[in-house]
Amino acid sequence: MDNKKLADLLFPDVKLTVEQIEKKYPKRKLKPGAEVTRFAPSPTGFMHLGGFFQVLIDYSIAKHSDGVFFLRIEDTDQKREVSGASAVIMDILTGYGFTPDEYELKGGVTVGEYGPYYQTERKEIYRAYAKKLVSEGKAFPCFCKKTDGLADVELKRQKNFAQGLLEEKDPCRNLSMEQIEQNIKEGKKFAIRIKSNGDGKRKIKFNDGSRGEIEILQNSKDAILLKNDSLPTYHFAHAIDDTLMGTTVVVRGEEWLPSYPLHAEIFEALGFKQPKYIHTPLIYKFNEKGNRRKLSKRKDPEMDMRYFEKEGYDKTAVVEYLLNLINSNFEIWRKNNPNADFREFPFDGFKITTVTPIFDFNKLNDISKDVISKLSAEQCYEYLLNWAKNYSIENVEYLEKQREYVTKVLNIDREKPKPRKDIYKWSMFFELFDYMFGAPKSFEIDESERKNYEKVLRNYKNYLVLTTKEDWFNNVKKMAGELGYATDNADFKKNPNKYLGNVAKVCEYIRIAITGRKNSPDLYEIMTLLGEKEVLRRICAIV
RNA sequence: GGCCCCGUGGUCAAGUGGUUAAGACACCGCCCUCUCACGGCGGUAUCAUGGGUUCGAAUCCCGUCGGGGUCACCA
Repeated sequence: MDNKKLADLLFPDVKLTVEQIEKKYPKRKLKPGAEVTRFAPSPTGFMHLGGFFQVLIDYSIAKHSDGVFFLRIEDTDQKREVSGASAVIMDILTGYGFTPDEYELKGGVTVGEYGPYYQTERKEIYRAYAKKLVSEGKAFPCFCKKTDGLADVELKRQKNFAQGLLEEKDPCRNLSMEQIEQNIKEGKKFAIRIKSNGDGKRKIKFNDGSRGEIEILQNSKDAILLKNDSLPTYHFAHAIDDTLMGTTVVVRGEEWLPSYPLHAEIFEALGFKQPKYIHTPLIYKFNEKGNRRKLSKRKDPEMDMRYFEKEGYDKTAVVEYLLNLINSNFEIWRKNNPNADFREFPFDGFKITTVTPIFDFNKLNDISKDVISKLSAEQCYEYLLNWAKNYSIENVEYLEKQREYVTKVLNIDREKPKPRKDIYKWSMFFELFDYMFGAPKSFEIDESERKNYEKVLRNYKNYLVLTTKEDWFNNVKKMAGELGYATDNADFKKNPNKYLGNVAKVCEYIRIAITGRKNSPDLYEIMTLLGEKEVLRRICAIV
């Protein structure tokens, strides 16, 4: 077989040589130890939580080594491409503060010298390398009928499993030059497969950045390199792009672990050196049976990063939660550095989890409460307004008009040493403080308490004083005593039957009347903000 | 089915041959408190399992079990 002739037959139009290509991608001039990382999503229309997880690691590695973090869009599966998808990804990256050093906006700017950053724009590069491999006898054309879609594949697999065999070497590798010429003449489309040297028995070793040494069976499949539309598969593109673009560390999901041997063989055929790898676990959830299951696009809205924004989660909280999931050292570090930016979290000794974590909203909420409690009322207002502009438009007008009042409401139990921590997403603000913006919800008071409740309210009209917190409370206390409630907690505990209840009970009644709830922040602050007139109005509406 | 990854409380986990097996979230209780919170203190609960090696195993070795991934002209 004349491989050179075969290569020209298959790729008559490819004139670009790999030498010419490689000249355009010189080695990056970076200081020793600098790492180059990349985020390489396919544009499917959303930003995957798992992908974002990897961005955190990519960004950290690059920043802490004075390296480069770039974005490459893997749009080689044209069936799945969703328009505008890469904009969604860029929005999330920049929105969360992980703007890549190099990227390309479709129809817009390109930042960086190692582009194009869209794989479809690199088609000629892949073809040139494919031609080279064919001319060296390391790859061959395959004219078989294309298996299309998961259903086809599933069928093929089941058949193979039933027979206890897996098709390893493709029959097309034995085609004669005459047969190939005939096929080409007939206009048959072809894919390019690697001519695997593997025997399916030998093992190879490699070092995973988070799992250590892994021993795995070498590749023995004649995998597709170039599809019959001349676009590369992930495997081929990974080898070429990450080499040309100078990637030094590849962070990817653990679903890629089994294809490592294939990648090793492709790199070898191409004469390339492989980068370092870090395989990250997928993020899971429990299914109905209590087993772990992968987060799915259809069932789990939280797998799309935009979900968190929509829900009103603070971005910092989301990042901190994920950091916490990646590496529990983060939690200790955060405890010791309560006010540091999460970007300062030292990457050295970063122990990336190898366990498939379960997404835990409890923990996210807790971290979020903490983050939000540290903000000033002014910051809260800005974040809230910003969020409302995108996801709660009906509240924007009010927020803007009543800026001062809203800020004061936000400041209740805030900006003090032990701030209140009960808001974990912006949407809760409107729910939790609804009584500050309109009439309180009606509250079903228990029939047995109704009489006492109303009596307290009727009397309180004469004891309402808002001059100072002390005066306010002394008056509540005074009234409580006169109505038969305990004003001394210790005494109340000793003789609970002597009293109708304690001051706490009286406060509860007033709180219910004012807010329509049994729990709310500091009553005095609420009443002061509402104003005497409004407070009286609310009480009078009941008795 | 083959190959691979993973297995410490409900969740995230510290731990690398000798620990009363940290910590955080959640849950429960108590305390603090003028109410609601915050906070403080305490509690329930974990080394998947069997066999080795060893004076001694969560830790090393082998098997088993369980969960997950992968075996596409998808990434």
